[in-house]
Amino acid sequence: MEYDFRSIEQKWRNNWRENQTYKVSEDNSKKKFYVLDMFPYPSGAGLHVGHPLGYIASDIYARYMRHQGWNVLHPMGYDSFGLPAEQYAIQTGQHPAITTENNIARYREQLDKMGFCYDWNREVRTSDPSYYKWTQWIFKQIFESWYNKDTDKAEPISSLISKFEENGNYGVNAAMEDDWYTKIDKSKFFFSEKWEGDFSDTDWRSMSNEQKELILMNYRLTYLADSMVNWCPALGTVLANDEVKDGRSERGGHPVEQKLMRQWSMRITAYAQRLIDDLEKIDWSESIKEIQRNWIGRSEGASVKFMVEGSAYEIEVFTTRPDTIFGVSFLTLAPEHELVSLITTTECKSAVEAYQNAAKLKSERDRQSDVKNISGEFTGAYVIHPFTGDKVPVWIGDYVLAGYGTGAVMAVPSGDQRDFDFAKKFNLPIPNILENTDISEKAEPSKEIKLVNSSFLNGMVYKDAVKKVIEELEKLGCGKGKINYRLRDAVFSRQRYWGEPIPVSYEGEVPMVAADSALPVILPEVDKYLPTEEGEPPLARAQDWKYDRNTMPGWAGSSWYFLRYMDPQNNDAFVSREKADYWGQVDLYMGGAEHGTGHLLYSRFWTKILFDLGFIGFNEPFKKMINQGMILGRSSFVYRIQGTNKFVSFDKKDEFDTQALHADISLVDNDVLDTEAFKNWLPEYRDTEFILNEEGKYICGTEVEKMSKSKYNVQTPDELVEKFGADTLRCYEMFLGPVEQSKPWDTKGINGVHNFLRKLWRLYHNQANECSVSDETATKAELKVLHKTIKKINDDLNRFSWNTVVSTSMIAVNELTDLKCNKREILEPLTILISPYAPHLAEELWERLGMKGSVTVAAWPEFNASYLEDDAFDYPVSFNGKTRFFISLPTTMEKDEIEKAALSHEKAAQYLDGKTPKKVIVVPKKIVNIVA
RNA sequence: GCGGGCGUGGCGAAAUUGGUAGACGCACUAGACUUAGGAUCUAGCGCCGCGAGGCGUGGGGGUUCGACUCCCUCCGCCCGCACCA
Repeated sequence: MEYDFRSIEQKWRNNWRENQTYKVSEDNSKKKFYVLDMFPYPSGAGLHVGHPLGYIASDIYARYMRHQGWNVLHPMGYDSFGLPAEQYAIQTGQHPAITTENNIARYREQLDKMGFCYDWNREVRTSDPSYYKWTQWIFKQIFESWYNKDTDKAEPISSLISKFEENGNYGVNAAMEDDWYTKIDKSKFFFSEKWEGDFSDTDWRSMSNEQKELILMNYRLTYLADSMVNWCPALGTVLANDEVKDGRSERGGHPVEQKLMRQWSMRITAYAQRLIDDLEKIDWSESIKEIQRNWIGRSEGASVKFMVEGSAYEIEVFTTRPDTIFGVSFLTLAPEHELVSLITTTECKSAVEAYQNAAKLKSERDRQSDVKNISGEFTGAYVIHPFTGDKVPVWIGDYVLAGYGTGAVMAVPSGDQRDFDFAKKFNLPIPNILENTDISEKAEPSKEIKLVNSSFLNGMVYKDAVKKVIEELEKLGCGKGKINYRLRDAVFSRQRYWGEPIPVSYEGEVPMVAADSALPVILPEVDKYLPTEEGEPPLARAQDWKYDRNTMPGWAGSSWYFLRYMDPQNNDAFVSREKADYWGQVDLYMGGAEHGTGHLLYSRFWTKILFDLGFIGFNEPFKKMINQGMILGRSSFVYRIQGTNKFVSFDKKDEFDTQALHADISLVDNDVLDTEAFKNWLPEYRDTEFILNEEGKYICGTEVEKMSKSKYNVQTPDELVEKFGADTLRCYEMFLGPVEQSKPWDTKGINGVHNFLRKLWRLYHNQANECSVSDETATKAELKVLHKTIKKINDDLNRFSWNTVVSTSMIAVNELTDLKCNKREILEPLTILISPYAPHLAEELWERLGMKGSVTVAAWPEFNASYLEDDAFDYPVSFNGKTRFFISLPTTMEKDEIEKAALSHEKAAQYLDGKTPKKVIVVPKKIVNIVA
């Protein structure tokens, strides 16, 4: 009888469930630690071996911290609203709630098999009404807030209304929609008795309710507005910027087009600066911080207004190089820019409209791939240069993006390559404003060159010129310093069924948010999950539906779920302030880096709002994050000889003209194909013939690819758990390499890890499989193994290096086997040390040793350095009485051996003084330190 | 183009503060054992060389007594962003 993982794991799973071993509660006498995994979307395919990688690592860490005496919150749940369940519903008519329920059951089964120590009492599901009630409630709070730029935080809308009642909006410094499509310059729109300018409107108090609401809509942190959105016709919904990759939808890869639609948006732009600044406060990888910084895209510069000649219109541009303003030779507007139709002269009208239409027809993707093709059209209009008074022609061109800055640029061909190319193509002037610089071939963007032909900026370089020119622009009132962000407000409406209803009804144009008592607004039943014939979203099919017909995006529920785990059953609040204060930030967040611009940004955003409004006491959700790498599949290939049903082994395939086809990896063992199983796999292969190699085997070719059903390379954890046990799988996944790294899945090494666990088992059991632990006192050598292991495992876990933790355990077990050590004194602590990777096994052994109580509350063994005292690894080597270098040697070496080793460094020492040292003195480091 | 990361045996990798490079595991080789197991045990396993010895962490250079580690440069790979004004 050997290590019987099946019965051990079964037994402990039941034990944990019956005893609620992993249930946690708030306990003020203990320090808290919050370990969280990104919760999964329960897809129909179930878990593959890539999913658990991060779960295993965080589970190990959670156990470790629990052993160390921390009160550890380690929950799991499901991000259960989403597209696949809805698409499945459209195809089959099955309600997405049922699909989701089934998938969750499957996930749960798989997760349980792997022995995770989650507190399932705290499970959350975003699609559960008791959960999305609070998603809707948070939406309400955001709706009832505005962003005060003076206090630099969100405040309840009531504080804004008091300001309005007092002074109107004069002097109100709020974050507002910065969207040129609407073309309302809100900085000039005032309703106040104190305002004496031209645009004064009526007094706040005398306005109708509807008027008030429409004004407030411009201030709310979530607002309804006509915005240019990514419309995906194939999916029938709008998408947020982060859901679009290369002009196609991230899910499904369907084309996406730009469309003006009335939509809910979240004013994330108000938080742009804080989202950048607070990255400094969190322990995330540099790469993911950088992804967020790029996405927010802060750039410093100036906005400059150009008056259109002979009209009252003015064109505002954003530039990062206001210092080059004397090099402007034309302006370019995005073809969609609203002013285009208003300023274009009659002679140019038809050409400009043709260009606009052509641009409209181009998809975002075509436009991007057409980058090298310079195109544009003259509008016939001119603007006046604010300093020189020169006439500057206004062009349109699709190299100017509608969605960035103001959708208009001042073109400086001498300094910007795109402007240069445009000028060359259309024969526009290229004035040189750079001292001693040849710009006949290309633009020169350097900031170090002195300016010439630039009036009051002559002789200055960028750094000084920018300050000066902004000063002058402000004096003239036609420009100012400005920080521009690439980040856009986040579109919040989705024309879909399987999501949270937006708890808003309408009275005319005015949105009325539902009362708290009306929450949750339950997702209604519909006859079909498709849009109506009129193109209305699926919710329009619901009977007597009086709310908004859109639903919330997938990221709504996932932006705050980590808070709900703290207080999952609370019916009076999304989380009580007390519990939120106790558990606080997530101390360790484990998940994929692919959410860099989505979930991770939106959760930070919502956390900051909830912090500003005083619901929670921290403004960053995830203190430390580790991004596990993707586990790639290792596909197997068979080689069919063209036009036949003969398949040739990989090592002989070059003798034939072959076609590579995927073979299911379950038919392949160590790259050898089970030919009989292959014949029975798919009907088309029934009559296959094989050309085998010399050894009579059919060898498959391999390739590393993303795991996918169509490539037949998906490895489910279930099969491996069945074959080797959960502990082996867990250890093996950790042993594959650094958790952050992407790596191909390869089961070749799994035996080694399995054997390690068997070896551990044998330390406790004799050949008859009887527990055979002795109470003899451990020897010094044995204690040394133990304490070296404790130290190393502590160190490795504290630097989140799970793979070396497993290695260290293997070394320890090897050494104890060599010492034939089965002393209780050693094995008990060793068991706890190894338990993070082999929980079931450790606990089984623990019980067989007759220990009382639960392992999860047992203390992690203390490291005792005294056992390593004479095991000083670093010996300084002295020549001529001077310490020259250190060598690391094991203490088991005799003194003359050490000297011999040191002497081998003589050559190195020769470089020091040019001569061979006479004497080598070797002393332990510690003594040297004391002398010094 | 910009930004981030990486490059070590046949393979996955380790080396934590600049100090014995390749721990641990896989694969492989030879042997032992056996109630034949996906078992265990012993020995070997970076490259060249019979050997002494020499070489070796992508290439080249530098700092240092000493470099996988720090600096410069080139090459290669991965990831993110990209007509962002």
